Amino acid sequence: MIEIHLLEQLVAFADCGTLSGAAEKLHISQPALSRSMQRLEEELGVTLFERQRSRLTLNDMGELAVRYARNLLLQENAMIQQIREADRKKRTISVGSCAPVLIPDFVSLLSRLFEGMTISTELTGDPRLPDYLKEGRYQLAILHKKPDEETFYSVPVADEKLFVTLPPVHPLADADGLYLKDLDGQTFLLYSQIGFWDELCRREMPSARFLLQQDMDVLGELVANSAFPAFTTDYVMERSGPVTDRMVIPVLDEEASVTYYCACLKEEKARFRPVFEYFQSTSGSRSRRL
Amino acid sequence: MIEIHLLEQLVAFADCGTLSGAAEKLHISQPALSRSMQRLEEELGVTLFERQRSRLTLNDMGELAVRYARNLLLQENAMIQQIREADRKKRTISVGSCAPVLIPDFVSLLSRLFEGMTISTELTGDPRLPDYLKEGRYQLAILHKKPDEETFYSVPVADEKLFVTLPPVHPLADADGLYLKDLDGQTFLLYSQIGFWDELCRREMPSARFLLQQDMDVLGELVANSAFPAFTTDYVMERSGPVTDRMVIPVLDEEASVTYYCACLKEEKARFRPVFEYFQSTSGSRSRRL
DNA sequence: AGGGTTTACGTCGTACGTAAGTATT
DNA sequence: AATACTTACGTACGACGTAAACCCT
Repeated sequence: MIEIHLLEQLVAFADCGTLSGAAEKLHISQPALSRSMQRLEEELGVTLFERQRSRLTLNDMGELAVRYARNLLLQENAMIQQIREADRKKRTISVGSCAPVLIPDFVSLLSRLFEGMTISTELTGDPRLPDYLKEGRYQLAILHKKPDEETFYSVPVADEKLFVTLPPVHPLADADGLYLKDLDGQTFLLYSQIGFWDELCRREMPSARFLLQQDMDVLGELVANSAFPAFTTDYVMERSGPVTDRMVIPVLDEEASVTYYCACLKEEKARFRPVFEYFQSTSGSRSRRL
Repeated sequence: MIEIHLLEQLVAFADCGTLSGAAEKLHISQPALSRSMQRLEEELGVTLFERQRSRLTLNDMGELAVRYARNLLLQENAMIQQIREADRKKRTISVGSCAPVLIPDFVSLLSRLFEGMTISTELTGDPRLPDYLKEGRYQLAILHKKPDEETFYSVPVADEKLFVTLPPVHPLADADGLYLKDLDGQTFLLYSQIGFWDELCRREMPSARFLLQQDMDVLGELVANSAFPAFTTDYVMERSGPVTDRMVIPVLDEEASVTYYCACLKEEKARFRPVFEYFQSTSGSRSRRL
């Protein structure tokens, strides 16, 4: 049996070409390295070096051994990295969400239910989210449509309804309800991280222009101090308070009212049972709010 | 960096299922193994075991680590074996010969010229001997035909001429010379290790029968005390003395007179120069005898 | 109670560094 | 003289074994 550190030292020598240099790189004394190489030869039962009294060089077997050693060290490192990575993955729950609003509460729920786990969330408007869930990139997903029941297990977790907010002076400010296409061509203030809503807006209002803002608070201020139309949802208003100085008009498009589902692979249903139980126990009572 | 012996211990535990069992197998104490496994976890930064106070079992990461460790141990062993094998090969000269008679003298010549080397010889009647030489199975070959000059370097080393020996009462005993086909259908005493001659005999005398004998001395006695035709060569007679009480008749087939060549791959010509020089210096003078 | 694991402690081996020796440039 | 490797020697860290405590079946 040959220990890894001997191979590491051999490779260091191969890289430096001299014992003293390699010893320095390895932070050991040069005689120690000299003895290590002797021991390596002894354990292999093979001479690896040409000894010219004052110069040590690898012979053919030495070169061969170095190639093998390099490979083995790479393998060893790969092993360590992959075990660590697998361990890290094992203790993090990765969540993909199509909508931003649910994320904070969902994370706090998961943290409570899976103590010690790292919760990693990703917001995406990508309609392939179910595919990613299937591929293992996420263990849980928040979707705005009920996914394929053959593959996934899912429960509804919340409803959300889209509203447009207009300054009172806006020509459409008196409407009881609006379709998105009625608003096409205008310029909107829009939160930049809106997940799947993005796709809906751009599809129904291809000529509209969007002023994107990353910071929710800043966006609120802009909305308060400008005449641009903007969006909000019942969910948002319930948590952040009503919008002031604006008319809040329901969006009538069918897709503007969504039910969010929490989904996982069927095989993982048992693992995430506490999550689903939580939503089943609260469903109806608070109209599916987290 | 994780040392090999830790991985070996991990695998031993995986095989035994219990620390005490594995410790016994490894010839170390059980507490030592316990500490080793703790250190392994520490160095990986990952827990590998479920600890139920009185029972230690691998968890998922442990199983994964075991798989990687098994692989790495196999690789390490392969490395050691292959380095040793390469070293052994490096210090042995492997010779393939189509004829038995030259082998002893050739071995003694090589031993003299390449001190410290192991000489390994193999007698074969296989006509693919040049291919084997090309593939590296042999470094030198004794052939009965000059091989392809594109690939091989070769020099003639000896001549050999086939004779048939017949008891004086044999109907053909008075011939000055015979073709093999004249002898077809008879039963011969034959040395079993005759390399390429075998092929010639069976081709030219498809109906002949051969009584094979492995031991040269025993064969000689049988020849002396029976009436079966047998073969000899000038080379053999020169070294073992003439055959008594028998008529020694030249075989006239063209293939019954051969010149042996010593060959190596062109690239190896320099390495074996002393061998070729020896034959070039003695050629002619002693009619190419070793 | 017995088998299995971990913790504690004392010992021995071994791998290291320092120092000296030898050879090469 | 300087550089590079080996040999010699003393030391110190670490891995081991023994002993004991702990825990579960």
